[in-house]
Amino acid sequence: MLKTTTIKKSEVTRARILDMALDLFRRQGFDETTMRGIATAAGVSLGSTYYYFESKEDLVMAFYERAIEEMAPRIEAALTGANGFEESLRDLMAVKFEYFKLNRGFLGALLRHAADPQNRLSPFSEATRHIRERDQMYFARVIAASSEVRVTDDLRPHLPKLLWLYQMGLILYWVNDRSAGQRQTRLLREKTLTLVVSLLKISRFALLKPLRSKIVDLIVLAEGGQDHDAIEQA
Amino acid sequence: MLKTTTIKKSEVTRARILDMALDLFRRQGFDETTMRGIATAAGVSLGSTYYYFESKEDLVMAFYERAIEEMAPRIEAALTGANGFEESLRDLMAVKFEYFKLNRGFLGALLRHAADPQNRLSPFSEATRHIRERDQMYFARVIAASSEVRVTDDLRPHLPKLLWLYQMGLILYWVNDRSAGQRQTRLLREKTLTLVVSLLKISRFALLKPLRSKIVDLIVLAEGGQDHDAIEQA
DNA sequence: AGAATTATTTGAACATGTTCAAATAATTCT
DNA sequence: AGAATTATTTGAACATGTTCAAATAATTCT
Repeated sequence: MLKTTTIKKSEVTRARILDMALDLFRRQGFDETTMRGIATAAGVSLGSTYYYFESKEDLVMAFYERAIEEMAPRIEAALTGANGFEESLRDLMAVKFEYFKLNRGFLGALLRHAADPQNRLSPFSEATRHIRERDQMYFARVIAASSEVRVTDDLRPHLPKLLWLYQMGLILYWVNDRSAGQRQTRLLREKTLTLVVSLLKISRFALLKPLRSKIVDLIVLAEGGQDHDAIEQA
Repeated sequence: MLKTTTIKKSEVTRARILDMALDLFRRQGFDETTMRGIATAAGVSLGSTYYYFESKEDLVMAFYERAIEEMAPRIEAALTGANGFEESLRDLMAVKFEYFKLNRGFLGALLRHAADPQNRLSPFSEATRHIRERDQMYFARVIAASSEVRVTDDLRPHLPKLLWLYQMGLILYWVNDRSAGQRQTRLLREKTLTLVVSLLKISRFALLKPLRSKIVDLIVLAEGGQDHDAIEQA
């Protein structure tokens, strides 16, 4: 019992630090929030903050982790509730936009590192691989469940990654979208979704076989580089 | 004469600081190079470094400026020497890869901010707008000079931006490409170039009109957001 | 229970980008 | 030329992320 109490206590402290950190990040932005400010808000010393979180970035990773946990049931509900490929895809992505709505500014502060796979916070980093792969599985499920949109065998294995990439593009556009209420992104989401579905539908046409093959080759080539890196690094 | 001497002296100092900075950036990386190290290498005080350059980032901006100046004549030569659309495009991009070859690691340190248009160093920032636009003009010239690849009126005005974006994608892939000698990027460059040219050629087909229209709409929408931002900011 | 070990907390110290007031050097004005 | 102004240089000081040794608290071992 003593043990559990202690573990609980430190977990409470950890959670308090994280909560305060996220609150400050949201309210005053990532850069404007100092580790000292977080420590003070959480009622601990600066050193304690570093005892629980390796770095400021680490607090963000914890936010990511929390986000995927909290979104999981909502995504399940969305996938269950939606009818057809397009709607499933739309609803799946809508969960993310909805969830991150309150953290949009803060999310933007993180995604500025998106183009740097070396940065832990990048959605393309090794550190976020498990999140990325978990997320791509949702897309795989949407594809697997669909009877209308059936793509050819050569393209199918790449589709989850491609759709995830498409989603990342939208999110990246969104966090940087300064139009009122992000209506620009709203429009883009709707229009690109239609286009993506159309493209997938026509991707089966025999006439497009040569083009499709070239594209698949490119995907393999581009991904190959990434995978190769990962293997080299490991 | 006194005036010119003085101006020269300060310009020499400025150049020395920049040279030392770039040298250190290349040799030990951007993050590993300190402003104090730069000052010492240049034989001035820390304060002087800040007298000439607003910030560490500013040194990078100066590198960009120098790069476009030095690449300009090489690009002219490439555009003059190349035959046809594909070759012009290939050679135009080759100048950049060739020029940045020695600075690849360092360039990577800058392009990690690529996804953040708020960051001055991002190729999408306000601060780099003039560089971006100047670069896009080269693409416009390639397009204008081509008689083989003629795209429809609706697409044409967007082509310089699109091709520039394509180039940025390749460069971004390149700086993060850890394959030996970046052969991965080498392959991607060749294969995507062929594909791009093919796509542009078939983009004229009447059958593809509806699809093309949708895509152009999307481009306008996505760009519209950017332009709107720029106007709001100004 | 008391010793040994492990977990947690603390604040000082460090590294580094940046700012700033003061000093010095150069230039311009009269 | 000498005063006034402007340009350049300097190093101390600051802010902030991070490290670290020492202190304290909790837990485990015997």
